[in-house]
This record gives sequence, C-alpha cells and structure tokens, in this order.
Amino acid sequence: MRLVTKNKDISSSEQVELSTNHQKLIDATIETIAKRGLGETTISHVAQAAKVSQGYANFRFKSKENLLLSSLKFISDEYKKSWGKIFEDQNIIPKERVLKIIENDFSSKIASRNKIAVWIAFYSEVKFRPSYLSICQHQDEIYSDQMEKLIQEILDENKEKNLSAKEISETYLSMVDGLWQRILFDPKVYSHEFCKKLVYNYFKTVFPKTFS
Amino acid sequence: MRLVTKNKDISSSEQVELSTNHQKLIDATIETIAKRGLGETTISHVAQAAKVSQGYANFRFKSKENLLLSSLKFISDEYKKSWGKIFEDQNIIPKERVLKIIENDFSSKIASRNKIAVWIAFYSEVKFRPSYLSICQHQDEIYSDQMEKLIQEILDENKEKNLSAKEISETYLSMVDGLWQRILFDPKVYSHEFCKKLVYNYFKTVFPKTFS
DNA sequence: ATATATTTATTGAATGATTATTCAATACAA
DNA sequence: TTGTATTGAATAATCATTCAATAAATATAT
Repeated sequence: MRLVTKNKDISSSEQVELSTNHQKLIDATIETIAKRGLGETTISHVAQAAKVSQGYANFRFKSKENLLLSSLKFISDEYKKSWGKIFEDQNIIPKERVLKIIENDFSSKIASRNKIAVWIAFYSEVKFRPSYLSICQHQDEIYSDQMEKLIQEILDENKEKNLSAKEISETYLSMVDGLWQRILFDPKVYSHEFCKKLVYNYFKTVFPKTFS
Repeated sequence: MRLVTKNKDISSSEQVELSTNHQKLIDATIETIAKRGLGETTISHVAQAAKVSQGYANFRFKSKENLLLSSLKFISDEYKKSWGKIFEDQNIIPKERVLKIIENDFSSKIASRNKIAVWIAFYSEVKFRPSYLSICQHQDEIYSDQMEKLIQEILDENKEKNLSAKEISETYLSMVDGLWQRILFDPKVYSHEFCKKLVYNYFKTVFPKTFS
C-alpha cells in the first residue's frame, strides 16, 4: 500500500493521501503513546493505528525503540522550530518576544495533550533517559540560554538589579513543565488560556513596569 | 525468614532487623522503579532487592500491580502526613506556614530523587492513571484548598485585592511539579536549596510586604 | 521440659501469555 | 522482467502468576 507515489507528473489534486507511511507511523506512535502509555504501546497497536502491518512497522524503522524515539525526535524538532522562529525575529521588542514565547508554549500545536504525553512518557522512563538526553538536551540548553538573555534585556531596560535573569528564566521554565503536566492530567481546570494567564501574571508581577 | 518475631517478651536490643517483609518490599519497589523505571521493573528485580523470592513477593501482595500501587500509596501517605502537620499547627502566622510548606516540599525526605521518580512514573503511565487518581486525587485536592486559603490569609493581611489566591496557589503548585521534575533530571543545577530559593523569591515578588 | 501436631511463611521451578523480531511469500510498480 | 513495498505467520525471549514442596513458628499433649 503506497500512499504517496513518486510519479513526478501527478497533479496535487490527485494526492488524496498526503502523509507518507513514515509520517503516518510517527503520528500513530504519538497517538498510541498518549492513549495507552509507553509501557503498553506495542508495535502491533501502532501498526493498526497507522493501518499497516506490524511487520512493516518494524521493517521500516528497524526496531521498536527506533520508532518510538523517532516520534520523540519529531516533537522535539517541531518545538525547536517554533521557538527558533521567535528568537530569530529581529524586529520585535523584548516584551513582545516574551508574549510570543508564552503564546507558543501554550499553543494548541505545541501543548497538545498527545504531545505532552509523549514528552512526559520518555522523560519519566529511565530506560529512555540517555536517548532522551541525546535528542533533547542540546535544544533545551539553547532554549534556556535564549530565555535568560531575553529576561536580561528586560532587566536592563528597567535598570533592575536586584533580580537575576537566570532565576527568573528557570522559574518560567519550571512553571511551563509543571503546567504541561497539569494540562495532561486535568485539562478542564488547566486550559491553555488559564495557563497563559498564570504565566502572564507571573511576568506582570516580576516586571510591573514592562507588563501592565 | 521471619524478621520480626511476635514474641512479646523479646527485648528491643534483640530486634536487629526492624523492617517487616512488607515494608522491605515497598522500599525495594521504590528503589527499583527509580533505578529501572516502571516499564523495566519486574517482580524478580524487586524481590532480589528485598532479598526474598519472587514467588513470595507476588504471594504477599497478591499481584505485581498491587505491589507497585502500594509503593505509591506509601509515598502519598507520607507526603500527606508531613504537610498535614503543618496545616494543623495553630500557633503559627501565615508567613511562617508558607515557609514551612516550602521547606517540606523540598526536604530531602519528601523531594528525594527515588520518591520523585515514583510519583512521575505513575503519573505518566496511562495504565495507572485511574489508580493514581483513586490514591492521590483526594489528598491533592485538600492540599490545593489549604494552600489557597493560606494565600488568601496573606492577601487579606496586606489588603491586597488585585491578586487572586487561587491563581497564586496554582502557580506555586505548578512550580513545585516542574521543579520536582528537574530535581530528578538535573540534580546538580536543581539542588533543594536552589529550588527553595526560586520559590521563596516568587513569594517575595508577589508579597513584598510580607516576605522581605 | 520435651515431643508431636498444626499452622504459617517462604521457596523456586513450571506454566502460559504477551510481544519484538525475522523472513519467506506476495503484491505492486517501473 | 526486475526490483521494491508490504504482509502475516513462525520464532524466541521475557515475565507474571501458580502451586506443590519445604522450613519455621506456634500450639498442644505428655
């Protein structure tokens, strides 16, 4: 069952099914991990969700572990791309950049329950910790550094010297982790809007002059 | 191998081994989950760590699931007892109560890496979510409510009307979740002292009059 | 006290279920 | 026809659970 033909002459309207089997399997993996948990995710479940045979899923990704980690890598890259754009943008004042970061961290694309479930599943399973680190650690560090610099800009603007940029950015990052956990667990209370409000109010309290 | 005799006349000095097999198995379960993760924790591993046979571990706790959940229950009860004491204490001003809560949430007993690993393991494994809820949800709700009331007292003291007690307590609780995650993952940076400082500075920023 | 019976604790090998992985066979495309 | 994509059944490994056998503790009788 080939879903995307390599025929160069095909018109776009003929491409009913856009995703390759590769991407379909990754999507199915994310879905299955969110639905059943990492421990109960079998190749067979994923293959069923992707509508391919289990033999194929294993063949295509060489091993179950590789399939699982590919789904983590996908999410990690997607996240990196979206905050990367915000930091690249030159024509923007610090306050606006912070607002965009918050918007992104609690957007429905990034903070979806399925994706949060995948983060936390890998994060918390000891077996995957080395792989988790090799996939995510570098990007996490860049994100931390960028956030810290951004906060420092705002501190400089306000000539504020009592607070530390590092502390404020670590606090923000911890809050995001905690809130993501809660979005997964109790989405009624922790709506994206509620989370953004909490974080926004934190910034307003720390930087009353800038955020008002 | 009976480790605690039921003989009434035994002198305490003769009781070399104090823990029952029950508690030894629970301790071994916590240790094993932290070391290997929930997915790689087998009865055989736990039994070895507790120095009993695997058959016995299963026999004593009826099932693997029951053994695992008993270790969660143990940690949950221990946590509840320690914050329960802080809220029971009548001779204490709100500020002191908050400081004690922070001290407790990042004490070496409560925020130990092994115990955090267990919380997160159950929290993140879909299979255990119903059991997690039935063990922890009620206590979580009480803790939330108590925190909110405590924050409200401080707001009242300061005649502060722009901030909401619910928002501040939710922010605190999310920060604790996020920081616990980080203690597990990166204990060098996220020492208990560093975490307490972050949280304390949060309260100082929100309530500059009270915490100074 | 001592011997014997009864109950309780503990073991470890056998069983059965689950599941990742392999691979020969088949379908499809070029 | 030739090469590539895909299947699904067979294999082998892992592991929870069971249970008959043994050991230890306690109760009872002498």
